[in-house]
Amino acid sequence: MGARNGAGREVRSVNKVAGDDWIPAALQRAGMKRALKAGETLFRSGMRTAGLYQVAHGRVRLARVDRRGREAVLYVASAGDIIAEASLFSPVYHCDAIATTDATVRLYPKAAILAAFKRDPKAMQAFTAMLAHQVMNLRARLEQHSIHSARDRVRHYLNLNAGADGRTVPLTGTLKNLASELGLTHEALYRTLAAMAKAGEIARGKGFIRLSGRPSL
Amino acid sequence: MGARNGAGREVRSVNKVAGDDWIPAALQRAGMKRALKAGETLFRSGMRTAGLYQVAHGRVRLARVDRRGREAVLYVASAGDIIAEASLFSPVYHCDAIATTDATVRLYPKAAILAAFKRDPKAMQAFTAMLAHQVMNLRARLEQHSIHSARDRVRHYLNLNAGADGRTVPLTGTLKNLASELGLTHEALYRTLAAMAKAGEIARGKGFIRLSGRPSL
DNA sequence: CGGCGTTTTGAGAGAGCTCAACATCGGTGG
DNA sequence: CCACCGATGTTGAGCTCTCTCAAAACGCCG
Repeated sequence: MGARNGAGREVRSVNKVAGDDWIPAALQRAGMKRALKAGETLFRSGMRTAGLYQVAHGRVRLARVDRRGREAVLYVASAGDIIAEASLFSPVYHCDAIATTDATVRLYPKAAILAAFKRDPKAMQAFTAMLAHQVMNLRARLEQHSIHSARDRVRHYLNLNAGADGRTVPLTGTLKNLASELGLTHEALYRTLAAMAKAGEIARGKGFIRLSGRPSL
Repeated sequence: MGARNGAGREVRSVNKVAGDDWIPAALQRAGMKRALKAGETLFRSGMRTAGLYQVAHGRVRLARVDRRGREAVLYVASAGDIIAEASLFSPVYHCDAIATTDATVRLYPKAAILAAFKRDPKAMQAFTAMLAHQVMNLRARLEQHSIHSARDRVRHYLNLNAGADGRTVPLTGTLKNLASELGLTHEALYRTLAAMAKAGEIARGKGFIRLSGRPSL
């Protein structure tokens, strides 16, 4: 989990959908950076919504705390992730956001965003489209997690993420990263990949995996 | 997986976010029903997008087919679910939609929706807000699936879905349904609930579960 | 009452998790 | 240049936990 990367370099989650394309240029400049120490609170449930955040580096977890004081994690956001999208349409936050590691986030103020959307409907459309893609992507990942066999789960991932040639899958992060995205331990993933490679089902390369089944059969 | 429902009666997924509130009244009327036989195709990857669909009853699966002809399921939609939201912003579909059971869907034509959004920005905002909530909800479920212990996963679910009193969790569907949403077999869920009840952690009632831990501790 | 699906309990086996040790790679500093 | 260090990558062995298969009780509806 707490996977800081080797040299502090941050790698985007493998399946990240949110490009920054949806952010109107005017907003880019309105984004205000804020640094968080590990354990520091970004916002709490019930606080007035300031806007939505984008994690620049580090990890921020969204959680809800029940009355027994136990914390239920809703989501762990890492570099590139947008959190509190729904805050645009709500007066208060509905969960807590706490930095899990030292982190920096960029705040896009609600008022600025909504104003930009009003000025430029295209911007809102881009935002909506981005959300729609995220929904798709998240659904796919959820479906993935319902597959119990590690091998089938990896197959599912590879098939969905094959590049244009239908055979080559780029690996954008570390395998450990991929493992946690797939909901597997890294050991299980290593073993599965090794087995698939030995069986000739895949070929592994630096930064990619190639499906070796005949593509047109 | 293929959890068909008992008597053909359809139960909405427990965690369904999509109310119909986002649908402008004018659109409600524009919705065109279509009946599908089990196995029938609603749309295929590459087809021009007609609009988005809402499943009225039955099940429709979204899948992508790789070049080896194998199908990778992206999502299984059931009553109430909206599919192909992203089609609003794309000229062609990017996956196949096939009825898994006999089903009926309602088509909301793209042009009508976009027109409604242009006429009434509030409508688009409602749609966007709905998507944002779905993203939140899906992320939470994804997090849930990353918990390996059945008991902890159930706890997570109960904590997140506790009602206003923080203790009572309504059960909207069957337990079997809940099991598949949690990514557990129904047997595992039954056993886990039984164990938790025996341990005094929860009390079970008809249509609800009550967390029996002292709420303020 | 009889059929059907859900709910429940049992027993067994397999798969992934856990713990552990080691290899590898890239960056750092003496 | 090489030793060191931290993190990733890899492999091994045992164990727990869930899944699978099976069977039975319960509840609902015609």
